[in-house]
Amino acid sequence: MNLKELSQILGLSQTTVSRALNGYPEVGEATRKRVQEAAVLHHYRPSTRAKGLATGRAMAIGHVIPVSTRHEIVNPVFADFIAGAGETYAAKGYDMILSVVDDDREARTYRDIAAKRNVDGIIVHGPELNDPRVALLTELGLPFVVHGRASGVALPYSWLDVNNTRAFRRATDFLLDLGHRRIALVNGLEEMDFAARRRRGYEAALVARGVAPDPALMRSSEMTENYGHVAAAEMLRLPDPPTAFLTASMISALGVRRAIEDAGLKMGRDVSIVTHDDDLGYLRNGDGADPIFTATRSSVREAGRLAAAMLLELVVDPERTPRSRLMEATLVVGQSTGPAPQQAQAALSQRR
Amino acid sequence: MNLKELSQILGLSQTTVSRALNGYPEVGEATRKRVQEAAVLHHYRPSTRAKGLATGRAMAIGHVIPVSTRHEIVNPVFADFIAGAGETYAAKGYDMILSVVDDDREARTYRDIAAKRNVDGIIVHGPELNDPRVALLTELGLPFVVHGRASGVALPYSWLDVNNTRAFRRATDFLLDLGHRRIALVNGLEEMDFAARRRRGYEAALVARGVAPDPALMRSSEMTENYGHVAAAEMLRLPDPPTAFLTASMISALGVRRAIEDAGLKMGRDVSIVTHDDDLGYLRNGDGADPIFTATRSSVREAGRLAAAMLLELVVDPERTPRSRLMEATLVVGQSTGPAPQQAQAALSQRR
DNA sequence: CTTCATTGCCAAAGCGCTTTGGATATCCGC
DNA sequence: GCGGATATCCAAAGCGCTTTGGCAATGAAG
Repeated sequence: MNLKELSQILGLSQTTVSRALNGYPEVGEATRKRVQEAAVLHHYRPSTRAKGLATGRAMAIGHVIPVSTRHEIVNPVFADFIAGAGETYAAKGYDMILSVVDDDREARTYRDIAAKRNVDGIIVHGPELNDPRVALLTELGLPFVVHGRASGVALPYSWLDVNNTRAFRRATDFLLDLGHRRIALVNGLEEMDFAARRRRGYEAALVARGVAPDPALMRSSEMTENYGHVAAAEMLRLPDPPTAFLTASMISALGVRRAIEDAGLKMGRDVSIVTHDDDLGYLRNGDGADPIFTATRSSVREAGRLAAAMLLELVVDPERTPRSRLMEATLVVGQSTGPAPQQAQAALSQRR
Repeated sequence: MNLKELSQILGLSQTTVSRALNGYPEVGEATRKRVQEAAVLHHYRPSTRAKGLATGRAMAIGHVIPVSTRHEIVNPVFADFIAGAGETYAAKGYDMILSVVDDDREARTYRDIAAKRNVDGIIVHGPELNDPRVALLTELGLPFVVHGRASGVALPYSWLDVNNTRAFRRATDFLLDLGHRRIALVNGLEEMDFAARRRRGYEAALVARGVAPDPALMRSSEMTENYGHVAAAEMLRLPDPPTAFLTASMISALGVRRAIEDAGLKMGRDVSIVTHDDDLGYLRNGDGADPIFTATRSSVREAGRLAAAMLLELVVDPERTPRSRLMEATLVVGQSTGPAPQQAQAALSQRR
């Protein structure tokens, strides 16, 4: 069923039918109603391709997911982010086009996407420090929003990010307040902008309290369960082991917890953990009041919704100046943190 | 840069340029080369929309991800499956269009997709028992491949699935061989076809050995960490607790392990776990030789690659009869299983 | 009873590509 | 030197939609 057929059935011109369906004022209300009913009856939906050709709008947004052996495995946060973005797109009638791309061919992919003109805008995932994609996309003139930021990039661009620095600074402060001084950072890959920022927040908090950051207590890698386990196990074997861990994701936190228990210690009593929690659907940090992990929490699904909405605004009005949005993470206290053991003992001995 | 401009630059007709680029024989080799070079030089890529309109092919595949409050949260396996499928699409020049859809509007969504004609085929995710989508898509005449199967559907259709029944039967047999008799099943949602099959495999193995399945040892829910924890914790408090757990995913296995340790027991010695392992990128079951969990393993990423390839064959040749592919899971032995405690004791006493 | 907006509708052009159905030029054997 | 392949290239139609520019008919105003 296409426009031509539908208009023949109705005994109207294609013009009128098209206008009736698209809400233009120059068709009579009676006719409009008749047209709309016929459209529903015959399951008429305009062809995206033809509509796109005629209007110059693709009504689709592209997401380019970098994937390589080097890093950025298929990150579980993508699933939630995309689910959030998908909600926004669905509400506004946009499609979402996903490209999983080997990241050494990423530049070419963006060029191709721009030339093929099958998306109206792009969400950039996983920005790195000095990420070249910002300049590339600006040059290509394709509207885009970065999920995260690209430190070191001078050009103005639109982004939506969590305040990672502040979140990790607060988390570190929280541990310091509990008396911890040996605080380990089990970070994500520090080429990634978000991980670099988290480290900065962590270090700033330590320095502000006069605690020297110890390179032996900092790791950076892909955020897997196994990585958390290995990293924590190694650090716990140090002569002066950490009494607290700051981890970059729930998954690596699970690994850290396992290492703590393997060492015969108890999480929350002997060793504390604060993790970042993206509030993923399938990996909830406990249900409700008493979370398993003390965490800096920020919903990545909500981030997806908002980033998509920002991008659609940009698509509708390309003259608009770049927009940005900084989401704050909330620090929720769970069962994984407690006073530093030394301090607990000191408190005990004071009472005696 | 479009065809018209490019052909003007070259002093050729659009026809010739189009044919040269698409490999038709009726253009001279010299001209073809000249055209190809100019295309590269000017970054020419044909507009997907226009090409699609002219050819009637969208060069895109749709993935409809059901998402609702009821069930099927944004499942982490989607990310890996889609990454695999994306590889195939990229290699063949197809785009991937994702629709996240509230599942009470799913039928409507499929109808819309068919009417909008912006995909050449669809991958169906998360089939349930008697899934109505098979009939709907068959009626719509849209090529599709189901990831999984839909028990109870009589129509022929194309699918790719893991042999879940066999995998869980083997896993159960393995535990029975180790002397376990109280074997719990921490299953996924049993409306889902894969979960129903797993249960059947589990029950069949028990019955074949004369062990009566005990409803108190079977749970079914969304496969989260928390669910695994709660379910296992409850069962371990039973008067006659299980000595082994069969879980449906790595994530719920992590929860089960936590419950075991919370109870002061040791995994692999006091209580065994066998889990299904989708071989997800960010949740590896140990690196290399000695996996954490004994598991039935099958790569969902590979499934994505294969399902996509099957669908593309179907798209190219719609007359082709439905194809299917059953992948076998391998049973890998890790640190999470050991002989049933009673039997271990019996063995010890025999030695004395 | 004209005149002139206004309302309601339509024919046709155009979006960027593929493809049909020639047209022209070249080359072959006889 | 001629008919007929053969090799190259082209003009124009068509894919399904939107949108420009008109055209009748209607009703209000003069």
